[in-house]
Amino acid sequence: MDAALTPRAKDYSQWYLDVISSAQLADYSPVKGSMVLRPHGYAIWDGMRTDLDRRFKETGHVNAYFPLFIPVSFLSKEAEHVEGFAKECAVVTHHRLRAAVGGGVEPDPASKLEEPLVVRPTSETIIWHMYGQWIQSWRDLPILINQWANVVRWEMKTRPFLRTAEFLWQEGHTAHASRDEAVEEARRMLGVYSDFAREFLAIPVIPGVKSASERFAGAVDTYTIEALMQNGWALQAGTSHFLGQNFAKAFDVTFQDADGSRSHVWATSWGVSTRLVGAVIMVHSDDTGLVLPPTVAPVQVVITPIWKSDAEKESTLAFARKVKEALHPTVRVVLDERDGVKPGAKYFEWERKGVPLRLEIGPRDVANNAVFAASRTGGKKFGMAFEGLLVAVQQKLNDIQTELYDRALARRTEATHRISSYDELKERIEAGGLFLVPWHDDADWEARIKEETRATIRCYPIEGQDEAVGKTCFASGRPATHMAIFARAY
RNA sequence: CGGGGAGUAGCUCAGUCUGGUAGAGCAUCUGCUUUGGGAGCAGAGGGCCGCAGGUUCGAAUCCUGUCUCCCCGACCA
Repeated sequence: MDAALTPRAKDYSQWYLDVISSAQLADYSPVKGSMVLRPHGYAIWDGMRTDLDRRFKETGHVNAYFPLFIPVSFLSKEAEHVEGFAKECAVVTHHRLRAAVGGGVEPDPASKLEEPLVVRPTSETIIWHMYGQWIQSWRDLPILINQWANVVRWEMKTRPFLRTAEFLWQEGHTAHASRDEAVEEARRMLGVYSDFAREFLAIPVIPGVKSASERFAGAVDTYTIEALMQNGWALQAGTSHFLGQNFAKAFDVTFQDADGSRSHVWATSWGVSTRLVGAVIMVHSDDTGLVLPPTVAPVQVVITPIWKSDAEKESTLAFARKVKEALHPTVRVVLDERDGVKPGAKYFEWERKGVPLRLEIGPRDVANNAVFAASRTGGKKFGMAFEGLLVAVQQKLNDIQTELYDRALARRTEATHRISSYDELKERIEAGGLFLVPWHDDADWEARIKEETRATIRCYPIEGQDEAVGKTCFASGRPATHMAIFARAY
């Protein structure tokens, strides 16, 4: 992949696809909507998973694994849930192939399943079936389980990382003795996601509550973190649901309390997916290619040696290896020793792959006992002494991390508009951005606005709801019940 | 699932209208020369023209079906 990328300003969607292919993050598979995660793309997800898993453990959760196949009858037990997922379920109907008449193979009619199996679009049903067997007493609660898994939702329109038929995610499923405890859990995990987005992904997010029409099928309340992409569209980066007693009732999961009374169990579920990789791409990258925050980057520092003669090659490589040793393993560092690839070509290649910091080492640097550095975030190249290099590199990586977050936050601040009339939304929505408005909660108005502007309520932000008091709805003119953020979204 | 565009070498595409031996550039491999921002020369390898039918003496080219990708909508994380 040598050609320059499509610039963001020319075609944002194409730019996004160009970044992915030129950084070798993912590739298309023969099956529509299915995506191959290539090593560099998978490594990014792997890093996220490691960090998230630590945060889940720190908040008292344990991992488990529930099966891929779910009896189709389970999906129908919770009415809203089946309504939400029925249209996008892959269904397994046979368990065997046979040779077909015209060659090839076909499902063997004799192997038709009594009851078809659904490939999980999410695991609430199978998990609550099992919880029903595990929970009898208040002493069995809470259950705080997370699982790392793949799920399948048969999407019509797909986009790498952002929406694919199969994707990787984690889903936490917790069971509690009281409503308050479950709500607190759902809110706590929303906080974990917010912290993770800010600290690890360098993405500022807005924690909020979904409106009824954007809520997860089967939830009482859906919490979300919303992020802003560079084209002015919003992206739901994670969700946490307070499920009330809906699944406990559907699967008849009750417990006996300390006072001898019997009641249904309270539930939450929460998840983030490989969609986060798409969020990182869209928030940080530029027209040169992928840009990764150092925390996320599988390779944080690349060393590119430069030489002319064989003698120079020897001394340069020797010093470059010494530099690598000084950084490894504290810093994830790669030394690009390839011969026959000119330094400039290496620069472009590693820039496309999003490596935050590059150290160039040529004869001059060997003589100076120093390296010449370039940050992926731009700016002039600068020298770094070999003495104290590890600390200086770590500091520089921290600076890059901060710089990326600050840039993203500045872009969001710039693109957040407080407006007070519907006309203004209609005028300005095409340019993108987040529109913060006083709002009277009303599904019909919401549908109308979506129809007319393609903007949806991303959330009712948790912070600043009191601003709505005394204001009138920007659309209907009735007394405002919420502050709402409208935006176009992926 | 509707409207539009596209599938020919690893990649970007020409060739299709008007049927007649499969092409270019880049990439790859080998060798030599190179190396502080995308190297040069010489040679070599590589394609069931997305897939399946049909028309024809003959199909990348015409017809039918189908799959996949991209864009714009409807639906969803």
